[in-house]
Amino acid sequence: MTASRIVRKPSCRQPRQLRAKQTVEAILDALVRIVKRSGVKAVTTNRVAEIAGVSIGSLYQYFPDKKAMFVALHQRHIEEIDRLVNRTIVEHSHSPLAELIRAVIDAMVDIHAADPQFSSAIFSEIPDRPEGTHEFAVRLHGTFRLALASRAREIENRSNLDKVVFIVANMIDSLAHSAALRRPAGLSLSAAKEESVRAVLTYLRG
Amino acid sequence: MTASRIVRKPSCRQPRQLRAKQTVEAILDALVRIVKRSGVKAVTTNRVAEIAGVSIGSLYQYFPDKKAMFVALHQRHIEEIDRLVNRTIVEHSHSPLAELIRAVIDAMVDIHAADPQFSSAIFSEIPDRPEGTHEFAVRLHGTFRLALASRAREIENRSNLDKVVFIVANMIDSLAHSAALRRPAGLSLSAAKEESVRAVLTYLRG
Amino acid sequence: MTASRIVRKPSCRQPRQLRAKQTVEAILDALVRIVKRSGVKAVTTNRVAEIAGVSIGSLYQYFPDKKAMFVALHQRHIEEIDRLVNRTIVEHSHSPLAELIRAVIDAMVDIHAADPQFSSAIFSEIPDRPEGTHEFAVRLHGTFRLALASRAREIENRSNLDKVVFIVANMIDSLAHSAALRRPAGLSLSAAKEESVRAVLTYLRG
Amino acid sequence: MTASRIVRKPSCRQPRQLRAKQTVEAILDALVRIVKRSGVKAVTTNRVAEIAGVSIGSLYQYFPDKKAMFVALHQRHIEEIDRLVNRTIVEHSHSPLAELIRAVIDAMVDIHAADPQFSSAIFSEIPDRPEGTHEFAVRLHGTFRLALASRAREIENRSNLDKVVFIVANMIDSLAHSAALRRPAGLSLSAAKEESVRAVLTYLRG
DNA sequence: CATGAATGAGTGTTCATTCAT
DNA sequence: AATGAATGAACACTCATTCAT
Repeated sequence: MTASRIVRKPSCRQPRQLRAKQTVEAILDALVRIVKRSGVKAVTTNRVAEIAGVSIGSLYQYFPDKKAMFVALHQRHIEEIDRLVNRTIVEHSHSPLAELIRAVIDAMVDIHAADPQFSSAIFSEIPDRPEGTHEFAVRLHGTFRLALASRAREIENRSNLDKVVFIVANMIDSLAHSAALRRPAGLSLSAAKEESVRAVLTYLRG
Repeated sequence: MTASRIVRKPSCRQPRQLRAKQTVEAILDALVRIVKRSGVKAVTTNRVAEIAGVSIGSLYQYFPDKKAMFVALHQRHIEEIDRLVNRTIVEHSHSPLAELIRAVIDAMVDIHAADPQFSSAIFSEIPDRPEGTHEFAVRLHGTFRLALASRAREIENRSNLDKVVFIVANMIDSLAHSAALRRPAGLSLSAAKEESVRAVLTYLRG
Repeated sequence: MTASRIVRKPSCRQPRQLRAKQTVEAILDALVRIVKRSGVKAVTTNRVAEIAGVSIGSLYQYFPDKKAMFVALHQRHIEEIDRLVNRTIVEHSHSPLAELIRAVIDAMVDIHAADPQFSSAIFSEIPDRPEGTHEFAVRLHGTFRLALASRAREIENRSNLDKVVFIVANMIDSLAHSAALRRPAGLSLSAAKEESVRAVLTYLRG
Repeated sequence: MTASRIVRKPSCRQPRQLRAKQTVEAILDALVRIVKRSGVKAVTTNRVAEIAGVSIGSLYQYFPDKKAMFVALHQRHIEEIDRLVNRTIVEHSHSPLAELIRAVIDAMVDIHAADPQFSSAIFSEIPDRPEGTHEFAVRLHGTFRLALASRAREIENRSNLDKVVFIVANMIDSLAHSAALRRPAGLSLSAAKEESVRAVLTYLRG
């Protein structure tokens, strides 16, 4: 669970009770709101507490310091993406590979489009990667690995699934990101998505 | 030029003279040094000035505020990358496509490996993308466009070069970045690079 | 007793009072432990409660505020010292004066050596001396007065015992303190004690 | 000099210039004022700066943190006392020993009477004795040593001056302190001083 | 009576920026 | 132009105390 990884100091209690969990969520939501509305630089522990409707003291009961808030948010964010991708994969478990890829890219584009530079903003506050740094990569890799393994027949280079997963996970993440946020003028969103799908499929089919 | 885009206030003179340019470079070098050694959070205008061997007042003569320093550094960084990629392309203008791609990915990996998270760190300090936001994408796109145009014969989808450039630029940038920094345990650097090259070539050849 | 002055409601029964006394002692012990281990600055009402194994609410049941804790500790400390000195005096009621003085100074040195700056640390938290400020002086004065009165024959200035007690109490306290904690390099503990004894005796014998 | 020992951080400049020295003095004076008027607990870096008529930023230019302020004040205080005692000794270089002792005790009583618990208050803020901890003892010891050495003829135990200095310095300091602040009811100040002088002289004359 | 989550005023400290010299 | 002392708004974080349960 998100919350269970947050705590370090003994002075920061674990959110055992329902009420406590709600408080933690409220704090994270406030954090998201401020980041989206005014950017990371506008994040102040006091402001977060205020918008969360919590006293600053309570905030520090659950987060040992400012960074811990961002770490927790980062984890929550990753979990959301992973959940979404998983759902998409499950929903398309009987569709052709092409449609699966398209659906996943669609989902990823949606996420990035909803919060331009949100994820990178969060990430920028956690520079000295604590333990599960690659978290994101690792998680998604696992998820993609499962999806691709079940369709090995359709994949050229199936003998070396790890390499394939590395490439595909990266292509999907970065192409979706760029399609949503860094698309050059003159290239429509749907065209960008379509070509991304084509690129991934071409790669998979060798 | 780098410096020529920085200035806003009329009170901040253009670095017309050689000495001024050297000062600006010294400041930017100090900034790089601090970021690499201690992270973005350690960047202080006073510290930059000190390490640059300049008075804080002089620093403000050339940069209206802290952000301007990062914008300038960002531009210098982009220019360096672009220059490097261009050189690589020129050097391989007579090599087969595969070797060109390999050389470019090699170069990009080197850059990222030299300064883990350096570029993202810098970027995180310029959140509200001023004017030339896409700068990076745009620049590289142009460079890659030229390279690919000259080899249209070898490219499947040559009728729609813009799409191709979009995909290839993104693949190279993101795969190089991941190969250098986010590689999963068990995948060697050279293997990651090799598979990246294969992915790009497969895409180009349809 | 210490505890009996703190509590407001004297209208309770035996077992409760016993438990209350134990709680108060536990709190004071925790306070001592923190002061010795980490200094006065580390004393936090919450920390004291935690180490005492009591809820913060309970702590405030027995002590109206943080300062009250220190006042109580101060009193307990004085009582301990007084008890120790008294015991020493009783034990040496038949020894020569010189040995009595030596024994008292030994005892005082031991106390100070056991907890360097402990007493002054506690004292520093009670700046605006509440009621029994001179407590310490007064108590010890009384104790010393008794000891000296019973040996008036051996004292020069016996006609003015109050002055003598004032001087002797101060000499013993300060010399013991300095012998234990502020001894200059080159002066051994035993030498410092011996000379202190000599000083007091010389004074007493005129 | 006081100021020359203050600085540690490179970011805290030495007060080289006259203006800077005045600033440091102003800060220390403000600190004294607050301690005397409202106690150590009332000392706030911002308040000190305000009363000193300096910006908080300037305060931190000269003192790396709050404690450093107290260390500096402590040193200034010690130097003042030492200077006063020295002056007294010089002024009485031709008086009989008895008068010298009386004059020194008078001076010390005056100091303590002027600022009840001032010195202990300051000292309480510097618990983890940095290097020159014994400073006070050491300084006074030196001063007293000189005074006593020049009158060795009048001293019984002159063969072991170090022991004598240890005892005398402590007696004078503690007796003066107690005479001024902890005198029991019924003992006049002048009587306390007189008896203190007698005690010291008796000791010296063996 | 006991508990401990919640409070929030207040603290030490930083650092971008200005401006008199 | 160059300097660097001075500024002070703003921030992260603490902790004595309360009070609903």
